[in-house]
Parts: sequence; C-alpha cells; structure tokens
Amino acid sequence: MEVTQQLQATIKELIGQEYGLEVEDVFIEHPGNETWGDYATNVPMKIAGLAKQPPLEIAKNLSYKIGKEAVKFTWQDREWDLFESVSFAPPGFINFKLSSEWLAFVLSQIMESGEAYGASILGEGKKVMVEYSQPNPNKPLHIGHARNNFLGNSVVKLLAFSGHDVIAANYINDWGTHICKAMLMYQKYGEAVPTSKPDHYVGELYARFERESADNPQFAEEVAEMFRKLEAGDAETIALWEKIISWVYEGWKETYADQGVSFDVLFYQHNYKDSGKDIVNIALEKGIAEKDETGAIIARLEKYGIPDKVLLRADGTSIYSTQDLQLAKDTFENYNLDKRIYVVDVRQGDYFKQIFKILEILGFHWAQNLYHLAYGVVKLPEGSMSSRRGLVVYADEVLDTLVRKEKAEIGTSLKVTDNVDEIAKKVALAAYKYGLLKTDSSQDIVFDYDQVTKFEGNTGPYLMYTYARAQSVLAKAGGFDAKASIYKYVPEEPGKSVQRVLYQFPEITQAASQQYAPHLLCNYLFELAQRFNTFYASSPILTAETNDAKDFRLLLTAGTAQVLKNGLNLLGIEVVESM
RNA sequence: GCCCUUGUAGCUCAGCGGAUAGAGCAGUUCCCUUCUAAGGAAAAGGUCGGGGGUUCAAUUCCCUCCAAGGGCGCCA
Repeated sequence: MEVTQQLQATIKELIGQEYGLEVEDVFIEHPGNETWGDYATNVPMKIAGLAKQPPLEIAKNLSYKIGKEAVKFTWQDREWDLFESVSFAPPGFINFKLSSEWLAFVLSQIMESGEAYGASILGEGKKVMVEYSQPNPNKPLHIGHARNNFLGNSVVKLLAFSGHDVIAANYINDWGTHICKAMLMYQKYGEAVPTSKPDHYVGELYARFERESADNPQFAEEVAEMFRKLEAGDAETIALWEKIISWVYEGWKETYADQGVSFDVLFYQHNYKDSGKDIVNIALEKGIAEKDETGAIIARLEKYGIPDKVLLRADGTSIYSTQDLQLAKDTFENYNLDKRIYVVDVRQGDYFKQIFKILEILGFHWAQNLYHLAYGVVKLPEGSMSSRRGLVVYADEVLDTLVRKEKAEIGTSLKVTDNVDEIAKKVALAAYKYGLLKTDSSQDIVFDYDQVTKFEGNTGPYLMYTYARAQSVLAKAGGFDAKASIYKYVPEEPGKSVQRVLYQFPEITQAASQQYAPHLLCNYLFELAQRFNTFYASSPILTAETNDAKDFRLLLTAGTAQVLKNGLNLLGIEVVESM
C-alpha cells in the first residue's frame, strides 16, 4: 500500500480513539523544508475547533501516540519501521521522517521493477481516447502545433502508465471550404507536382488565396461553389480534392515521424459529412436546434449561458461542428469509451462547451465524459503568432535548428564518436519537447528561441546528460551488488537527499496522469537531476571510502538513472547512453 | 455588450490553503592531475499588480479596481 494511504488510515483511527472524531480527509503533504520531515499533516489545526483543544496540544499528543513504531513494512523477511521519527511543530503540524531502511527499500524496488517502476493500476479497466494534433491541411505546423503534439503524446503515455487502456487518435480536418481554397488556387495556377515539401506546397497555395482574395471578390463564391460540388459528390472535384489532400498527408507523415509522434487511429472529417447531418436532424426534431430566417440551422444554447451554435450553413453544407458531433457519438459508442479527451487550444473553450452541451441535451449519457484539455497559446516575444505579419515559427524549422546546434555541441565533446546523427536528433527533440512541456499546459507561454535552443539548466538535454553520466559510471564499475542490503547502507547527506526525491516518483506519475499534467513530471525530474548532480560532485562513487559505500552509491546511481529514464519516456524523450 | 484567462526576481516560468516565496537563463565570484564542466558551489536579485474580505493561516479562496490577452450564429 502507498505510504500516504497508510499514514492517513493510521491518523484517522487515532483521531477516533483520542477525540471521538470522524475525519474525512487527512491532508498529507511533503513539507517545504526537508529538515522537518518527508511527510506532514495539518490535521491538528483542522480538528482543533471540534476537539476544543489548542492545535499544538493535539499535534503534540498525536505525534506522541503515533510514534515511529506505528507503521511497519516488511523487507527481507524482517519488519522495519517506516518512520525514523514523528514530531510536532507550531502552530500544529505533525511531521514524519522516513527511515533509512524505507529509503533503501525504495531503491531495491526501483531495481526490481525497472521500466515499470512508477506504473500504477489507477486506470485499470478504463478506456480513454485522446484526440490530439488535428492538423489543418492548409498550414504547415508551427510551434503551437508542436505543443499540442508533444502534450497529447505525453498524456497518452501517462495514462497508459497508470493502467488505462488508451487510444491515441488524430482527427484530420480534410473537409471544408478551407481545402477548397487551396484547390481553387491549384486549379488556377498550380504546377503538376509540388515544387516544395508537399504539405508546405499546399500551404503556399492557401496563403496565395488569402493574399489574392481581397482583390478578387469572385473567389469567395468560387470556393463556395466548389464546396457545394464537393459535398454533392461531383467526380472531378473529388478527384482534385484527393490529389491535394494526398500531398498533405505525404508531408505530414514525415513531420510526425521526425517528432516521434504516432496515433493508433486516424479519423477523417470527410467520413462524417453525411451522418453528421443526421445528428443535426435529430437536434431539429427535438427542438434543440432550429432553422433561422436565412435557412441556417442553429442550436439554441443561450438559456445555458452558452452562445448559440451554427450546425449547418444556409446552403445546407456542413461545417466542422457538424462532423464533430457525429464523431463523438461514433467513437464513444463503437469503442465503448469511458472517457474522451480533446487536446485543443484554449481558444476553442466555448466551442467545446457548445458541442458537449448539445450532446448532453440530445440525451447522450456519455456526454459528461467528454473533456476538453485546453492548452495555452504559444506566443512569441513580439506577440501572438500571425502568418499575415510573418510572425510564425514553424515546427520543422525549430527542430532543424536544434539538430544543427546539437551537432556543433557534439563536435566539442570527446565522448561521442559514433551515431552522431542519431544522438543529435534525440537531444534536439528532448530540448524541444521538454521546453514545451515544462510549463503548465493550461498557461500561455512565450517561445523564446534562445532559451529553447539552450542545452543547460532546466532543459531536456540536462536531464539526458545526467542520465548519461550515471550510465558511464555504472559501466566503469562493471557491475555491483544490486541487492545491496540494508546492512550496507551508509547514511550520508548528498545521497540521502537524492533518495528523498526518488521515493516520490510513483506519486508524481499518478498526479501527472490524473491531471493530464506532464509539467509536474518535468519539475520532478529536474529536481531529481539537480540533487543527483550535487551528490555526484561531492561523493566519489567508484573510489568510495569503503566497498559498502561504493555498492550503495552505485545502487543510488542506478536507481536515479532508471527513474530518469522512465520519467523521460513518459515525456516522449528517449535517453542516450553517452553524449 | 457578454463570457473566459493571465498579472510572482531583468527575462522565461514553478509554487498542492499553511511553517523563512523557488528554479532556470542573464549578470557577479569560485571549482576540471578525481567517475562526462551539457556539471557543481557561493553571493546578489521579489511591497507575489492595487485595495478590501473569508480563515488559526492567503501568492493560493471570494469581491472590487487597474493592466494585458483571448473567445462570442453560417472559419477551423
């Protein structure tokens, strides 16, 4: 059982005995200052009123009654105390300090579990679909999309690691007037084959439309006409659409492969164009939506405090939301989902409120299990990105820059002689992913090129470097007693400080999974790496004073490396053995 | 007009209602004849936008003001 739960149960019981009180939640935290302890509770202050006693008195009494013998664990056929001490502190805290035995036990657990260390069964039996990326065929991916891809990818891994049955889905917006804009330009000016990376080429066609449509008012009607023909199934128009869209897929395939992002299933918007209209008709019948004076079909949502939503255009053609309603229904019912998560930027907040509410009032019970994981916008130091003002940073371009920089960096290192390209790519991606994941995903971030292309401090490469160093020492040691028992334990500060973070890994992976928050993991891994590096700088490992100390430090090194590797994997970052 | 979000060190960001507000970068000092210096150590840097309130306790919750973003029926 988890330490936290065990502790909570013990405290609850004791409060019942001592004060005859039932406490629902016993809040357990890690104290801000480690000298106080590894766990703490504020429960004396919470119950002071009901117990009619000063909080400090309660803390004193409870800490005394709990005692360090209260909680035990078994290891190597022996019982050990979980805590080294239980103490109280004003204004009414109880602090618990973990025993050296427990901290050593954690190391043995890490070695035993290996890549599975930190995994949990939190989501056992739950099926979740995570839809992310949702690229727009008209625009080459920029760093905002990169944030989406990295976040979605990491959330999928986190959920799987906590026992969920996860389906990574991508929804391709291949149907709509936006595609027709590129198609129209191709019809007018296009070459037979793309003259640049195919998806970028289509992007250029679209950009051309944007530029020229102001001076060519007839374009708008030509596009509308083209889309009507497309929806009506006109063979020639469909052939053109297929041609354009296949170029886009070709380009994307490369980008996704570069980013190390993949999906279990792809949904195409065009597959939902007809059934989507069916669901709109049901909404009409139920009086949820109505036809307005122009002929457009509108869902009336104002009584729920949400803006009304157009579901079909006046000319009867469909829009994004038409298909999205149907997709939600299909996936929920066909995949038997327990939850569906949409990783989409925060500006779509109202849109998803509308969609979710419509499905709810249509009577779909599963509508409450739809969740919009809204992530913040990626801005530039100059302000919001804007392709019109030329203020865009493309995803491919950042990766190229990072790879180039990393190759130069490797050039100065004597450690890497083989696989330069592969290592450069991995380190570059680590910098990229970590840079976009380390901030709370709900927040807008400012993308500072100089900062992301730095490989020092709180960065992905720093964590990889820490791992590589650890591996290097382990390789030189040529093996050690991985079961270094408790009897070999040599208490020492820099090492213990690492252990005080290591044991928290399972808590962190669970919290990150429950909150869909990779940044929690980033914060944790950085803290771990910092402490390990301090240990590394001050405690010789291979030349330790005694053999026991050497074994123990090697064990600590191996444990740290394992946790770093497991954690980085959850962020979509692959470690390298040397760099 | 309505709705949402943000305001923490020069910059970029952490901070779970708690016990002296934390990093990284930049700037200042140190540390490679020792296991990878993509590292480590030290000092410096903050009226947590302003003002009220709730609480034993507020950067954290509520209200208000100021400032900056974003979203609002036929785009995605």
